[in-house]
Order: sequence, then structure tokens, then C-alpha cells
Amino acid sequence: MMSKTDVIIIEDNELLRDSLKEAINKSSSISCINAFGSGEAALEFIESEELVPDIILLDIGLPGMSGIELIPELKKLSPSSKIIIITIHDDDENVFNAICAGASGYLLKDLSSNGIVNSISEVMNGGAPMNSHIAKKVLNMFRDQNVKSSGYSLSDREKEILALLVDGLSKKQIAENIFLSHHTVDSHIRNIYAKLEVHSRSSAISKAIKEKLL
Amino acid sequence: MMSKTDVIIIEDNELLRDSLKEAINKSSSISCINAFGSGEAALEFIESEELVPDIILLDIGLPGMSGIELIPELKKLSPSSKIIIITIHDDDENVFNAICAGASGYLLKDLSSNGIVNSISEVMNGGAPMNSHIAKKVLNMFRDQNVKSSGYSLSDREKEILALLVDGLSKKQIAENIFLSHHTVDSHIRNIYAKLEVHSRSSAISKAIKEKLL
DNA sequence: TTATCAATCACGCAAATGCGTGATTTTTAA
DNA sequence: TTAAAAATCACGCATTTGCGTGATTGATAA
Repeated sequence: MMSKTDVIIIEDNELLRDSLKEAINKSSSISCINAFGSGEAALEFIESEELVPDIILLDIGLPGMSGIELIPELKKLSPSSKIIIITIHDDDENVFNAICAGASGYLLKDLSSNGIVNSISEVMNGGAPMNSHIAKKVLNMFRDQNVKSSGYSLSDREKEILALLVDGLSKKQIAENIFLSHHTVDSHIRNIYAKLEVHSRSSAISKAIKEKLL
Repeated sequence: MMSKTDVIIIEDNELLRDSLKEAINKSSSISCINAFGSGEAALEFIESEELVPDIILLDIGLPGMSGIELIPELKKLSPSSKIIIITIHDDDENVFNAICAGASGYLLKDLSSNGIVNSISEVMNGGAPMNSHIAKKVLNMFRDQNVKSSGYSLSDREKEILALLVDGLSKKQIAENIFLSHHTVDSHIRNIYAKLEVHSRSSAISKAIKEKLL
């Protein structure tokens, strides 16, 4: 038989903490083995007891060390634990930081006890439960990071040469690479600079990569 | 009274198409106004009828034009329509492309009719319903894009100068900027090159931006 | 305590870069 | 058909870059 899923809770609000604990312990497959009111308390206990929970339910708005700051520390002490954020903070910055720090789920505090328990199961099955509005934020952030700018109307040749510049080639190397005179390459590079409104290779390369021109 | 949510379906499998349509029309707040077996058929109809659905349920594996290719075309004809992907394809590439093209949701075909109807409501409420495993993929892709590499052990001074290089400054400009001799700047740049294992400013800048060294 | 590393500064030179100022041909759009 | 853009090639020159080959001063770790 499969052993129970071990959960710990880090949440400063005592009422919420207790109700979460209660809800979890009602389920036959999950058990809340500990609950803490601060990150520091949790870290201390985990370290001294060498605790390795399957799931850590984590609030962001904690006294002292914030939930976000806590994530890397928790990962250090117990790398296999999956972290689920449960918070009222749904701003881009917190969502971004939590995900980058390695959270496996991001839920809002309006979720039912039943929803929490289901989310824990989803994480154990390799999923990443997310509030639908959080998911929307993630999708938007993701898309914004990957839109290819196309506003400089570079020609195909110019894009080709810009790509070679990004790869670190000199004019001569580029010329050899695409069988052109280095004068022609020079000419193309000037046109690229004009279109990108820069005056140096460095700026052109930075702009090309940062604004995903290729 | 609020008007009904208008949905169209683009799905080549006739059985699934019909069962989706049926499930949607059972709901009192949603109605399926049309269903198509191919992207081309849908585009033609939308254009000629000037159809503006609230939601488009879209399969990826379509005959002819794929669902992914279809997204920009649909957005062109009806920019306000929200697109929900319903597919069996859960590979990174399809997920990535669908999101970047502007999908508002990504569901798998194992979802119940009820789940589909709920997802439509979520999108209408500004959310982005996602299968939990898809969400996991998105989270991982998102995180991977934003991890800061730190494996080159650049000193603070070197990072500072590397940042100025990325900004397109010359040695002289950097020297003026941080009140150093241009010789010193030159020396730092050489050390940066050595640590990054490059031999040109271009390569250093590319590496710095692509691998998020700053 | 000693050695390593970071940070600072210096000279010289071959190569590369950025730009002014041209030209010719081909392709594309009006 | 005609004008505009793209692609090709050329010379010269001031500036910048990359690198060889040094030195000195601190801080920090072995």
C-alpha cells in the first residue's frame, strides 16, 4: 500500500492554519504532519528533525521572512518537497518570483478545503494546480516574453547578417560565411544600424537579443 | 439580462464535435452557434458572415491548416474572441506555440463535457483554464527562461562593466562612467572574456544576455 | 604567513570597426 | 512603366578593439 502524503503548512493566520490542517487530516490519503506560523520556525524544525514532507503549503505574507524568500531555503533543506503557494497576493511580481523560485502550484485563499486537498493530489501526480486567474497572468507573462518584435522591417539579408553578428563573427568572417565582399557586409551592417537606430555592434546585438528580432 | 456566450467549435472528429456541441447547448448560458471540421471552413464562414463568437474551441490536429497556424488568422478576423485549445497534443512545442499565438486556455481531450463548459465560463470571467499537467509544463518553461546563470564567478566589478558593455558603451565611455582609467577597464574586459571563454565584445554581450548573467 | 585573487594602471601594435561618400544591378511595389 | 527599396561592391580614415606583456596595491583564504 502507498504511504500517506506528508504535508506541512506555513501560515501565520492561526484560524486558516488550523482549518487547513483539519481539512487535510480528514482525507484518508494525506496527513498534515506539522504546521508553523512563520518561516523561521519551519526552517528550524525541518533542519533539526530532518523532516522531508512531500508537500509544503506556503503563505506569502508571513511575518519576518516572506514566503518567496523562504522557497530557496526550503528547497535547500528538502529538495524533493513540492511547494504550493496559498496566498491573497495575486500580483505579477509575487507570481513571477514564486514560479521562478520553483513553486509547483499557486492557489488563492478563497479556495475551498476540498479544493486544497484536490490540489495536493494534483501536485503528487505531477501537475501544477493554479487558480484560473493566476494561470491567465502566467500565460500573459509567458507570451509577452516570447513575442517576436517585427517593427524594424529588416530585410532577410539583414536579419541573416544580424544573426551572424549575434554569433560573434567579424565582418570578414561573415563575408566568408555567406560569400560576399566584406564591403557588402559593411554596407548591410550600416543599414541594420540605421534601422535599429544604433551606432555600434554592441547596441545592435543587445537590441536584437532583448527584443527578439531574429 | 446578460446575453448567451456564443461558442464555435473547430474539430475534425465528428463524434467529438457533436458531443461537444451537445454538451454546450445543454447549458443555459452558453450556445454553440456553429461547428466546423477544418480551419479553412471556419475561416471562410467567419469572414463571410462576419461572425464574432465569444469563444472558439480549437483542436490542434486538424486536416490542412493546423490549429496553431489558425490562431493568428482567427485573431485577425475576430480579435475579441477567446480561443481555448482542446487537444491530445501536450508536447512543449505545441503548448509553447499556442500560448505565444494567444490562446486563452489549454485543455486535453480527456476532459468531461462538464469540464469544458466550466472552462468556458472561466475564460469569460477572465481566467485561463489549463489542464494541471499543461500548467506544469508552462511553469517549467517559464522558470527555465528566467533562471539566472551564475556559473562564471564574475566579480562585482566585472558584472558592472559587463552591464555597461551590454548597454553599448565603449571602453572610454565606461572609464568615464565609473571613474577609472581606460586601461583598467580594458583589463577588466580581458578578465571577463577569459571567464566567459570568448574573444570578442559581441560574444560576451550575447552570452551575457542569453544566459542572463546580470 | 604566504600565496592567490581582485582591482588598479601602463605602452604598443595589428586588426577591426564606424562612417563619409560614392557606384551598379536587381527586385519589388505603386 | 517608373520609382523605391534591396543587394551588391569600393576607398579612405579616425577611432576602437583585442591582446602581449608588464607593474602595484590590497584583501582574503590556505
